[in-house]
Parts: sequence; structure tokens; C-alpha cells
Amino acid sequence: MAAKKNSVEPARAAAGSLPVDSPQRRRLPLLLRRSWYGLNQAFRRRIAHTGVTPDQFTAMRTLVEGDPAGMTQRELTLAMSSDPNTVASLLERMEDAGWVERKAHERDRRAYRIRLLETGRERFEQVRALAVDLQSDVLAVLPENEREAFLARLDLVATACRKAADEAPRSRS
Amino acid sequence: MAAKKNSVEPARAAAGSLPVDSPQRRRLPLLLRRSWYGLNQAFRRRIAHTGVTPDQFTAMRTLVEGDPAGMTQRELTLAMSSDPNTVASLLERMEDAGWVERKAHERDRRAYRIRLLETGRERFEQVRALAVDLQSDVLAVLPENEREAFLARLDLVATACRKAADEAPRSRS
DNA sequence: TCCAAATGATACGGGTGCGTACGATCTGGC
DNA sequence: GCCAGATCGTACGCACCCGTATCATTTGGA
Repeated sequence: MAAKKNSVEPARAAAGSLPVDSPQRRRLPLLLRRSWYGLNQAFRRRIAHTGVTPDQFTAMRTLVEGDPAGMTQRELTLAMSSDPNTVASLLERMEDAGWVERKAHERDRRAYRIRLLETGRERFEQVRALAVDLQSDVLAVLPENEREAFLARLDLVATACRKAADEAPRSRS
Repeated sequence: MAAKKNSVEPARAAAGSLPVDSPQRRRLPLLLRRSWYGLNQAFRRRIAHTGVTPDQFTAMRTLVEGDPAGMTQRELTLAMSSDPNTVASLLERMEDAGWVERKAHERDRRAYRIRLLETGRERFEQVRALAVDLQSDVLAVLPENEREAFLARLDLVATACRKAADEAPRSRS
């Protein structure tokens, strides 16, 4: 059902003449919402049997790609574009599961150094292949020669979104 | 910092020769995560003074654009690409706030008809302008003549993500 | 040296996503 | 007319987002 509205070129009828929030137009918030939650849900279901959640996987991947000496929670928070609170409870669960450890930072006694333990790395490798498959499945809907350009534009949009969030501190009144 | 990696054309060094989950490449999940949470956070902050949350606004907008006789929760769930549970508690809070009402469906006694009340519509109109501004601010990072094509491709990706989620029922073992 | 401001992390709480289970009702085929 | 299966909504619970407040520690000057 509704398989015909996927043409890329002609867009909709006179898109340029309609208000940007008209139901007749493609709207960024809606599309991002569908994309993100859809992707996240698909991933969660595909990896449910491993006992890992999507966010936990993200944390693992970030740790693997980060400082071998161990990132602080602050660094992890920034790299995941998440939140200090969320990361704290995320790590608490992962620590309970025996996947990561938090050791005192050698120069800053406020901070921890988070490191992925061997058990955690095994989980990570197990889930990683599934993550690659999913990303490939999804990107397959775009012609191969358009993918990089699309991701580059999405990168611009992502940066603009973060910027908007950072510049919108506590709307007064 | 890192202000130069936003070129659209050349992408990265030999992107095509790296694994799709290499840290050197732009990765869809990361970008969608940054985009969605960034946009959502920016919106939440800009509208905080109205007492409305982003999801509540989405529900309002969907109701306004839907069946004038009132949508069922099921219909609202689909239109928002959300979840029956989430929608139920969302509506409960909105009903408590006096923004919507749930009346018995005249032909299906299992279902409700949800309607936006006048108070709710006033909030909606108030927030709507802010939503339009935000979407414009963000899309401004793309050249005007590329926006529709980008949104069209994002639409394809969103559909693919939903499809992947729907086709991944309970990963067995 | 000393202290005000900044920073890493936590505690608490409301809102949301979503898996699972369940009760009530509707539907289609017999 | 009857019943098995599908469907609408709810209850419960866990994970995550994030605003706010608080504590311990570090940092940048005066």
C-alpha cells in the first residue's frame, strides 16, 4: 500500500508554493522521527536475543573507537550526543552486567575511566555484524551513487539540529 | 573545531573502500540519532514556556490534520508512527490538562474518538509558529534547490526503516 | 595563596518508547 | 447463531531523554 509516492524527482504538487508545515509536504520532523524510531526498533528487535539494547551497543562502539586508556563519562556523553544522566544509568546497568568497569581517573578525582571488559567486547562483536547488516539493508533503498551525498547532507542537518539545541537555552517566558 | 568536514561533494578519503561501520565514514545511525535528538531538544527548549512537549504537539498536529469526527487511538498511533502504550499515556496527560477529550466511538465500543478541545487548539496554534521557525532554521543549511530532493530521499530511508522494523518480529534465539 | 566559577558525576522526577500480558469487543466463516 | 482469531485499549515494567539541584573537585585568576 502507498507504494507509489516514493518518486524522488517530482516531489509533490507545487511543493514550493505550500507552507512548510503543510500536510501535503514532506516535513523534516516527521521524517526524522519515523527514520530514527524505525531504525532503532528494527535494531532492537534484531539484537534482542543478545541481551544488548541499541544504546548499550552505541556506548560499546564508542568506547571501542575511543581512548584505549578509557574515556570519561563526559567524553562518552559528547561522543554519543547523549546526556550525562542517561549515560550514568546506562553505564550502571552495563557495569552490573559485567560489560564495563569504572576505575578512578588518575588525574581527576571527580571522573572515572570507563573501559570495555572482555565480556562486553564479545557482545559487541556479536552485535556489530547485525548492525552492519541493518545499515546496509536500509541504505539499499538509495542508489549506490547517491548514498554518500545523502549522508553528507544529513550530516549538515544533524549539525544544524545540535546547534539549534545548544543555542536554545531555557526559552524565557 | 572540526568546522571543515562539512563539504558535501568529496565526502571522505576513499569512503567507498572502507567498511560501512568504519569511524572514518558517515554512518546513518549516528547521524539520525544526532539529528533527531538535536531537533527534539531544540524544539522542547523553544516551546518549554508553553507547557507543551514535542510529542504532545505532534499529537495535536495529527489530530488537527485528521478526521474531524475524531481519530481513534489506533489511528493516531499509526499516524504518529508511535506505539499504543505511549499514545495512551500521552492522551491521558493531555486529557488531564484539558486539551483533548475521549468520547465513546459510536460504532466500536472498544475504541474512543479523540478530539482536540478549544484550549488544546489554542496551545497548538501558539506552538505551531515556533515549529515552523525551527524547521526553517535547520533546513537553511541546505541550498534551497536541494531541500526537496533531500527530503524525498529521507522519506525513502524512513520507509525502509519502518519496513525493517515491521519485518523483524521477535528475533528468535 | 585563596576563592569564585567551571566541571565530572549523581539523585530525583516527569515524559516517552516499547515488550508483554490481559480484558473487552468485533469479525469472519461455519 | 456461534466461536476462534483479530483488534482496541489498558496495566505493568524496564530503558532512555533530559531539566534541575547538589556534591566533590579542579581551574583560573586576583
